Amino acid sequence: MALDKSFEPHAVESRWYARWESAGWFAERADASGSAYSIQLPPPNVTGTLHMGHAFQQTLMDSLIRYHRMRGDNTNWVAGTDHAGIATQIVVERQLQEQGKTRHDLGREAFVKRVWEWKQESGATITRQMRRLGASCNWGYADTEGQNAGYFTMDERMSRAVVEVFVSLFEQKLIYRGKRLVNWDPVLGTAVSDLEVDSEETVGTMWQILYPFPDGPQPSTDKDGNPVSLRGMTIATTRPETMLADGAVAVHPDDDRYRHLIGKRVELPLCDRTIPIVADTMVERDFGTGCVKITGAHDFNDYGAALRHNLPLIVIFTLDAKINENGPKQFQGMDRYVARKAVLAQLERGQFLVKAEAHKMVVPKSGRTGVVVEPMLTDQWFVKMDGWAKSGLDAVASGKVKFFPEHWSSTYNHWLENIQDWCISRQLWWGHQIPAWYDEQGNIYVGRSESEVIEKYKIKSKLTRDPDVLDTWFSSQLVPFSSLGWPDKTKDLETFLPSSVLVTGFDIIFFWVARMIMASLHFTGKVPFHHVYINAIVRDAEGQKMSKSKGNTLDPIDLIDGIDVDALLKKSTTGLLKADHKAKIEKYIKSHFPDGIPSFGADALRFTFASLANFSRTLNFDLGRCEGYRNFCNKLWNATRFVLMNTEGQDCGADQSKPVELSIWDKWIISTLQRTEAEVEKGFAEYRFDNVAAAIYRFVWDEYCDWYVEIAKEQLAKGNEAQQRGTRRTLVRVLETALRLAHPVIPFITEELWQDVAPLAGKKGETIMHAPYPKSQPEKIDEAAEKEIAEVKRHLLAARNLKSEMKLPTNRKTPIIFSRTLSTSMMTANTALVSTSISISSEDEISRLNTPVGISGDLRFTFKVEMDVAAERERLKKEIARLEGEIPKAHAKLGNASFIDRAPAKVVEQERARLAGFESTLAKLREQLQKLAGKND
RNA sequence: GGGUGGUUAGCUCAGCGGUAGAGCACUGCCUUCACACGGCAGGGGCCAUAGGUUCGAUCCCUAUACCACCCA
Repeated sequence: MALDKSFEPHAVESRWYARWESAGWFAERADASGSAYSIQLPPPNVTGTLHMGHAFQQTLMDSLIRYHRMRGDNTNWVAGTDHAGIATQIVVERQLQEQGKTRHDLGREAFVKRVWEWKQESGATITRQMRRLGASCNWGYADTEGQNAGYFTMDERMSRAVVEVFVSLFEQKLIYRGKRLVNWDPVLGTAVSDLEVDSEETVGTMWQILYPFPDGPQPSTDKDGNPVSLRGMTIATTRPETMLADGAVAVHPDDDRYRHLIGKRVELPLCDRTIPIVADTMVERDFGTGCVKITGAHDFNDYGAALRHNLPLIVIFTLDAKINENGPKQFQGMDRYVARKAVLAQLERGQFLVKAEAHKMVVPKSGRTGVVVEPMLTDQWFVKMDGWAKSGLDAVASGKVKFFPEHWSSTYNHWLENIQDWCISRQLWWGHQIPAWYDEQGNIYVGRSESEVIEKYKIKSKLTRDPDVLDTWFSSQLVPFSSLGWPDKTKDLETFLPSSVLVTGFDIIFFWVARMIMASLHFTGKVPFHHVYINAIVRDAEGQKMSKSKGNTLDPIDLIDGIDVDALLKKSTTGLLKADHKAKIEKYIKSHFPDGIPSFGADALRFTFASLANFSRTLNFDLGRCEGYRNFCNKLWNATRFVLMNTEGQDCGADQSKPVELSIWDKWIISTLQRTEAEVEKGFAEYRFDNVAAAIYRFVWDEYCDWYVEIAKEQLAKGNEAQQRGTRRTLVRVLETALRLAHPVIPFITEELWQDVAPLAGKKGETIMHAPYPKSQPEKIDEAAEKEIAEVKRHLLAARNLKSEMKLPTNRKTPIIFSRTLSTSMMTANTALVSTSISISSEDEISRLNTPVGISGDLRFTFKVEMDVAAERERLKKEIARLEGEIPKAHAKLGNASFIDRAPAKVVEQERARLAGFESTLAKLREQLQKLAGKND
């Protein structure tokens, strides 16, 4: 088959993916031969579309899976999607909003039904996009929904595990229900966990408010100990509206200004009551006035203090953050920020407001809605974390779970060492409803179903199910074992748990990684995975975070398919939350992508990701790199084209009885291939995908294409039959191996090319996917050949360099004269790359010629052309100057007695050889310059 | 405030005790029969700063500065 002149990815990609998938080649092996190698895909949200972070981590996972599959392992890349409670509920609520409805108009049952419909329709988008990337997920595995998208965290099978876990944790008293202060999102109307709250630094106001003494001014001292008279206690707060719920004011027990006042009461302005002054060491004496209010029900720090001092917890907010009936009548029904203004105005009027100053502070915002989170005293379900945390810490400390890069384990440890109980209930409709029921007296019953509860507890009265659902992460944490069939004791649990490696972002180490480790240990006694590879965060080329409002996001599909600038503009500016971003985005796109994005193809995108996957925390995605690797794919394509042109239908040495002669160059490329294979293996073992990519790139381009293919042309043209056979065999076999070597990273192009190349190399097989992965064979490493070729390359580089310096066309071959006879390998290379004809002459004769002389080691050479004397003088002077700089450095080093004594003999010897080389070359160069001295230009 | 990572060529990053590297960008020459998504050659760096260890430091140690992120 004749290949196109350049690589056009599209046809190749769609054809091969469909073939791989329909052939069932992604599946695990039923016969379970080979050791198990499995990866759990971090299940993307059903609401999601593929972004650069996904594409990056999925490229790495797919490379690992393909690598291990080719090595003969029983691979299972378990995939699925996550029901993503809040995110999904928001998506469907927005759709309702467009129709002017809310979820309450539908009612819970109809709403949930609607979400399911949406999921069936749109939920597989991301899995379709993953296919474009070439991800060889085991789609049919655990595919209960029949969409070839793996499991769904709310499908029947996964839900069963969730209920089982909840019930058993409850029975083990590791889940409890209680009234606690939690982070409350007043817009969503639900509790959220600590992890879902982001702290944002803003400049707010610190107000000082006077709480007067009921019995008149009291004596005190100021900071410097001077006597003063106090009208009351002046507290400092950033949230004046919460004073309506104050239970006390607090001072530090050792604060001389206030110590004598502890135990007295003060009047709470605007409210018809007094509150006590208490002593608590949590108060910072130097901060503000050294006196704070205690609002137990609306502040996390105060909550602890209120419990310590037995203060009443007064709730003054409704669940949508309005003042409730516990607040003074005049403020009731006001939103918290409206109330703040009203309270301040009232305080001002009553002359209670002492001071207001700008104050840098941190505001907690809901990660989902961005609204300021309100600490709210509500009934919630919690998981006890202390015991789990210990087991999680042990798993990493003992090395059962290893982080790559290793330093992430400190982040993990730090969180687990300071963990709080996990609030798992959410006041939403979309999610796993908590399997708990209440009787009419409010007693709680937990069970697998209502009927189980009725039977077990012999309930007579009417039961009501807890309306809350579970935090999405509660089900996600079970994925490593629930996806394998738990709670049944399945064979897959034995085979694929623990999985081999988890590839994920650092942002979910707490949300997910840690919890999976703890939950797996608890329920299966096994860690969920052996390795955790924390991938870098993908940024734009300038290191900026990718965000839709900046317009610097890239869609992986656009990189694969290409997109023109108009379509890109349109796409980036539709559906914006803020219209004023539009101009900024347009500007960014017009300056960064004036011509849109060219189509690079999936392989080039994947190779780019791999080559950028070092151990640093961020990955700056550079289109230039992507273009470079597209070029690499084209190079590989054309090298194959060349090989096919020269081998198809010809004797490639398949017939063992015919003689085959391998040259030093043949042996060298085979040897170099072994080294590359070893490098690639090391790279995969260390998760250094950048090294894997670099090794492949260098081998294919720098060694095979730049040297071997050029030499092969010469060998094919001039060699005898056995030599030609040897060359063809080497060309084909090395290429075939290189294709297999590169397949895990660039699957499409390698499959396409392998189909043509493999038969010539005597390989059979339907797909490269199942061809064995190349393994370095040390016996094929030929150090003598490597050494010889390294020297030949040095000589040739010198010759080419001289040619270029002489301004001879570097591409045109020029007759050359060498000072001594040459090795065959040198002759071949020189004819292939530099010269039309080669003659051998003595050094003296060369020197007598009126031409620039090149020196490489002990070899001198010159081109048979007219010389430009002035240019040659310049060239020699420049080279002499370089050596004159190097020589004193080497002398100094060798003149240092300690260096000679202490440095390893090898290093000293090397340094001596270097110096000797410099000196002899310098002498020759000077001699040349000398000869030119008398000559006119 | 606590922690983690970073600072190497114009850009993005490797390297890591013993002659500073890659890709992209740049300069010159070249449409040659695999590839102009190409070939050949070249220019470009006091490896953040200051100390220390060492025969020798970009690399190890200690400070400092700056950048980024995480936690409170």
